[in-house]
Amino acid sequence: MPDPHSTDPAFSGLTKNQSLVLETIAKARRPIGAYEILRELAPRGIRSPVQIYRAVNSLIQCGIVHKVESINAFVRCTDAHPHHGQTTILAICDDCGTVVEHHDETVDRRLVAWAKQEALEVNAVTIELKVRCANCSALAP
Amino acid sequence: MPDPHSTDPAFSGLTKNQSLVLETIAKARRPIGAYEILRELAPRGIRSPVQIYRAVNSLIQCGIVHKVESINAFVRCTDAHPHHGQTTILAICDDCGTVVEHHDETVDRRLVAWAKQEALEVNAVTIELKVRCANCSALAP
DNA sequence: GATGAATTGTTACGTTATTTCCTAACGAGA
DNA sequence: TCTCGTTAGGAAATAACGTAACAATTCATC
Ligand SMILES: [Zn+2]
Ligand SMILES: [Zn+2]
Ligand SMILES: [Zn+2]
Ligand SMILES: [Zn+2]
Repeated sequence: MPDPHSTDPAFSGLTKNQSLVLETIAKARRPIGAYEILRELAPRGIRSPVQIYRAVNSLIQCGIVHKVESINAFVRCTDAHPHHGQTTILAICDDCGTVVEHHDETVDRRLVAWAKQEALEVNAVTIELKVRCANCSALAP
Repeated sequence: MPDPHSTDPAFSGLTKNQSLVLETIAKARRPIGAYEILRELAPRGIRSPVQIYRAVNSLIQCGIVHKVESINAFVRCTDAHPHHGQTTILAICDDCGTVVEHHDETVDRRLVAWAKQEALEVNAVTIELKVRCANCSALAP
């Protein structure tokens, strides 16, 4: 597994399919679904969903890509530096799809504290905001 | 649209399909998928996915039901009282599916504050924890 | 070259969600 | 009464999401 934040933007450790998928996700500049990635990469020889999901899951594990659960799509991580176990907060514009990434230690602490109090062992945390971005608000008020 | 917390547990304002779907979700006592609801209700005359999704969406709007985005399933709201614009925090056990519901004003405030700072108009907030519940941890340590 | 691990490819399937088009029922108001 | 808008419901098709199972390939290493 390659280090996502080592050799930006090459990620030379990635396999062929992982590179193709990452490239497609990055180029989209908004969340993109698995089958849209598939369509995009069909001309380059990718034929089946499994290939997409395998690559995407690797990229997510690396932290290079995030899954947007509320819309079942994937987005390139826009963070300059790696997340050290912090929860990624994603705000997705309902209108244009723009994603803004954020972290908040206080939020993390409070969620972890509550989980501990309830004796819950946390495996993953998802925080997502469906929003209208400033741009879209300005365009159509 | 009926008031979800008025006449527990009848929700007499619900339509027939909404009642059927709510009943099925409630009976499941863990998140249940749309098609499982459909299978459950087929004998009672429900034939198509749309009918489930329409009902479920109404119930979500009422606040009677929550969608668990991270597993694409629906769960009965277990809160005694209505949420007043508070974000529902859901913890879902990966092993047994048990859901615990929670609210945290501090978390809400911080998210809203950040959104405001970024000029984002918030439409919805999703906070979900994938966990191992105390029960499951005890059973298989 | 032989061995084994990782990656890739293919088929097939199951699940989740939306779209489209249509009908029925009901109340408001001309 | 007769349109008109609104809401709910129904059916069919299709798109989109996701995984299981197994075969083929590549590649490092012995
Ligand atoms: Zn990130
Ligand atoms: Zn926008
Ligand atoms: Zn609730
Ligand atoms: Zn459990």
